[in-house]
Amino acid sequence: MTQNKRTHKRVTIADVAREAGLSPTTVSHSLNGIGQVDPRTRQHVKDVAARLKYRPSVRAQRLRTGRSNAIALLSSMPAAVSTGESRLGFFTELAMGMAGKALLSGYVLMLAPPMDQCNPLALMDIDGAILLEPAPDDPIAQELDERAVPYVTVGGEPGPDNVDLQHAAAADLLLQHLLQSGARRPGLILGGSGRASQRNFHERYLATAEARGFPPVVAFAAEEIGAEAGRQAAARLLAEHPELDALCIPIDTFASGALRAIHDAGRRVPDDMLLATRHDGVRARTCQPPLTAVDLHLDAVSHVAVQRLLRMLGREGQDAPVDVPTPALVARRSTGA
Amino acid sequence: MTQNKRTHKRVTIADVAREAGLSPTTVSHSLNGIGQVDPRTRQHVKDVAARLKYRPSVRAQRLRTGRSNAIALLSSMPAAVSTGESRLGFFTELAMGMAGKALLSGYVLMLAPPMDQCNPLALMDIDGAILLEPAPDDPIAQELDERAVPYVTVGGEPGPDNVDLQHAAAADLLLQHLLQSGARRPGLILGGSGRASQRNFHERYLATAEARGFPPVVAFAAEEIGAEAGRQAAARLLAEHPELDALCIPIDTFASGALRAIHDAGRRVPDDMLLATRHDGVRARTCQPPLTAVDLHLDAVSHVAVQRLLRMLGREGQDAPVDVPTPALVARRSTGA
DNA sequence: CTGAAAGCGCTTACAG
DNA sequence: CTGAAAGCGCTTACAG
Repeated sequence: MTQNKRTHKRVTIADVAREAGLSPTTVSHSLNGIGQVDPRTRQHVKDVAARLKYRPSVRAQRLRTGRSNAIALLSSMPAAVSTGESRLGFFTELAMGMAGKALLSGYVLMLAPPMDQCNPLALMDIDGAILLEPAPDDPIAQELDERAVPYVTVGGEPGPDNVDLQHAAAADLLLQHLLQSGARRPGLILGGSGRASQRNFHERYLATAEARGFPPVVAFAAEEIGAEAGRQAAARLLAEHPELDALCIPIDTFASGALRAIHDAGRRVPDDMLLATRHDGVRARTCQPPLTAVDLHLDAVSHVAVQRLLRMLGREGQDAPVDVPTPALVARRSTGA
Repeated sequence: MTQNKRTHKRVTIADVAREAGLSPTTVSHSLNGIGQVDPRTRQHVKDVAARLKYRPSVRAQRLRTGRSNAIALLSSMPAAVSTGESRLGFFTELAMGMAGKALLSGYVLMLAPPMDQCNPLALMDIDGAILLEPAPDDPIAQELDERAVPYVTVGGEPGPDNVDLQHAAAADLLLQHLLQSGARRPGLILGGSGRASQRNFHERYLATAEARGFPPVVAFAAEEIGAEAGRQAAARLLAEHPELDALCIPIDTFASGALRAIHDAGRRVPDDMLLATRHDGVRARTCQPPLTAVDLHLDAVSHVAVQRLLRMLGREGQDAPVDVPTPALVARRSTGA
């Protein structure tokens, strides 16, 4: 009776119906716990289905119901930047968090690493999407609109369908902390991608410089290169501006490279130079000395993003709406803590 | 003429056929570049489809063709271990690599973070799967078998459908390197999950101890806890075995914790104690001093895993089969490099 | 409480 | 070169 795998024909709802002496309708109702079915009939159907090892076809369910119970995580960053060392931790931490949250609501997560060549959207059967740090006039956002795929953004332009990453608040937190820790001439090193995060840090930095009366010193580094780009940018800054006594470097990979440049220049953290980064991830914790950073509550961010998207899809969450807490400073040795 | 989004009815192949004055068959053939269609007809169909913004329904295609062009990355680790700090980098590095490779062949990747509660397989419409480090008699492997889902394993039991992670070779590489770097009494700290990786390191360590005539000293730490577990295990080992002059710690998170324990014990790396870990990831590179590690060629591993799975699915790769290179030692300051 | 029938939107033999 | 029809495997009004 054992079917050869090559000959293996799928067990369908019709097979179960035939075997149970009932109609597909009743089988469907029984298995899905809907409609009015005699309890004994229902149990009988379940027994037969189990005996035949019946597994409903997700494909057919999706076509018929019009829902796929799948969502995608998309990023519009150029592939080199997004999968580059400097952002991998950020992206994947959100991805894992979202995959977990989604699953708890019966949704699976598709991963669409940014590929410059092919278009993942044409291959994906999804009900909605989460778009990470979209640019203004983002091409992926446009295509989602064209396809009428509902989506929320994370770290995008403010709005009801955006989950704020609170970059400005994080920037203020770090800059104030540096100044309170004794910095008089803090410098800034940014990535070149021009996303909201970088823009916000830039703005807040300039505003703080003006308010506190120190001359702004800003350098840019290429995000796709990683630590070495950060090292070079920091080396340049140290050479040209020996008066700097602190560096705010939102991208942790750059901060780790800068640490080396500072060391190479014969200066020490935190004695001669304070250093702070944004994302409190593996890097910030592992660096020597460990880096002062900001807890952005990425787990809460993924939770909120998924929850808001599901709400948009009509899956009114029975669970209470979650809020993303205000970013919290994590003071470490790199700023004298 | 603009459709309200709430009223928005999907444009189907029938709509295109009607508008073009042709049959669905011809539209399908034209758009998919198959069959015998008059070139002008074909172009006309394409024009009409573009004008109507027709997007084929992936759902319907999947049901009809029996293929979903989707694969899943599964892990059977308990959730706490697999998403725990100590393995996150490993899992996500493979995931991103696979997602990219798959996309190049027209496949999308579903992420199934290990959830103890729900069963992602029932929700996923996939043609095949990649199972990460399965245990013997792995429940997920069993369910894949039951559902007749083709799959390859990564770092599982040796066999044609397994992509070897070459743990034994990596272990030998590290142990030989430690001994050559002057270690006389190397100790070992392992995770408690009992996976092939840990078993292999244990075996090779014991064999090396016997061959070289040093007494084996092994400690275990809980993988779901992370760096702190590594620190405690190392602290214990240092206290009980002050004669140890090197530590081999395959899990990088533990190694980073051990670094702190060594420091707290008033000893220095590499002067008083050599230290080496396995995965050459962010941690190994960021630690101070940077850790000697092994390049496992995870990018090649993901490539091979995807390629082998697609071959299994009958997608004979036109691209040449890739091989996973032998693990390569990356000597760093933690062993005196 | 149960069932016959339609239909989700495609692709694929098959006929012309 | 083109088209009518079947069918992938479900769910859902609707009728009884």
